[in-house]
Amino acid sequence: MTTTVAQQRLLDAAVEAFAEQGYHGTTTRDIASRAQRSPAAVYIHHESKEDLLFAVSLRGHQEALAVLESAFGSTDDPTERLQRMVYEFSLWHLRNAQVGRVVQYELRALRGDHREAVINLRHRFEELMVQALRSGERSGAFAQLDVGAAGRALLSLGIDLVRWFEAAPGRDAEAVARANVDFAMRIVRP
Amino acid sequence: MTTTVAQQRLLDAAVEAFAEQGYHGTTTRDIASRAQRSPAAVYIHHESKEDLLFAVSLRGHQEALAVLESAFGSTDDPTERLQRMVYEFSLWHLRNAQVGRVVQYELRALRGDHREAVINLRHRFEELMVQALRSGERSGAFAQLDVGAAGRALLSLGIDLVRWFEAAPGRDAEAVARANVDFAMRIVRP
DNA sequence: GTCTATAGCGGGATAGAC
DNA sequence: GTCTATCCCGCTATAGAC
Repeated sequence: MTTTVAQQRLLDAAVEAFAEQGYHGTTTRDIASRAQRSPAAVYIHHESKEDLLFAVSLRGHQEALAVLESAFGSTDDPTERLQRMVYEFSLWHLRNAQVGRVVQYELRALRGDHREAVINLRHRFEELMVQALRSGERSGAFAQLDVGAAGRALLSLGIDLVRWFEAAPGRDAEAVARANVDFAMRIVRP
Repeated sequence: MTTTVAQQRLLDAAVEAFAEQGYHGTTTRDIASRAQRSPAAVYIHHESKEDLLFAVSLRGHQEALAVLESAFGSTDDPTERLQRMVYEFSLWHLRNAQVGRVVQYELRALRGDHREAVINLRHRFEELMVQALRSGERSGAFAQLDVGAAGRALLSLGIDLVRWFEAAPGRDAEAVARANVDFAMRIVRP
């Protein structure tokens, strides 16, 4: 199950096009042309345009989730853990703003099973944040919080980066991620 | 310049359709049908589909901006002021999640002058937040912050509500807005 | 100001050669 | 696996009657 060059080019082209123009604003001809392939080439590896979006969206969700899971599991110290989670989650959205925009903005375009599969993955992001916040509460490192609301707020700080970061040239991604860590710590401190 | 019933119905229908399906995913036939009009009726009050999006987007931006300006001007006390700004800005996005989603997600679909006009309005949101944060810094009510980054973070807390709130039935809008005020105060406190 | 009817074209997807 | 050529549907927008 290796990914061929042609497959990868099509996926990359789709990410670029969907991020710039949205799913419905993108033609399969445009994707093919960005990948330097014929219009028919899109259908060699994907059943339909929607199927291609699913491939992009699923990979994006899995990648972002892997980053968050890895940060979650990297230490037992609640403060260190939450800092790493916010930092890595934010940085992923900064460094992968195009995929991130497709992941966040094009959910509606997914049909039936595809949408369900992705929504199921999305629950996991909140769960991880809530767990991280609870462990800090218990240890006394964090204040008593509405962990659901606080978890969503911390995710929002990361997710909403895809809205503006790409259009703000010259801004340093690491610095933005560190700022989010700072804000997160301020939110949870007792 | 009164808005006729037919005009309002078309605008409402457009908001609903664009929010659910996105601009490019919506047909003018769908908008007409939701407004219980013929497909041609869309073109009586608007030159094109894009022109209709512009009408929706411009009104939405103006409304949200009016809410933020009003909160900004409602008091001189920095803490009270920032609380009102975050509360009202969050509440507007919660109570107008459909318009809010069009405003936030469909910017790309606006062409030329239309996009520029809206982007100009958007700068004002950040400016207001930065001003509010600066005055709190000066008075000693707030910590020394990167006011640009903090302003964007506070806006993110409000804006990202349109992504998930509508799909979370039974959740109380005022409570969510109050939670955002709480997080904002935690971020800025010395 | 609203309708019915339709022009005209762009886009998703496929056929069939190589 | 990739191409060229094309089907055919559905969409934006308009014409013209009322």
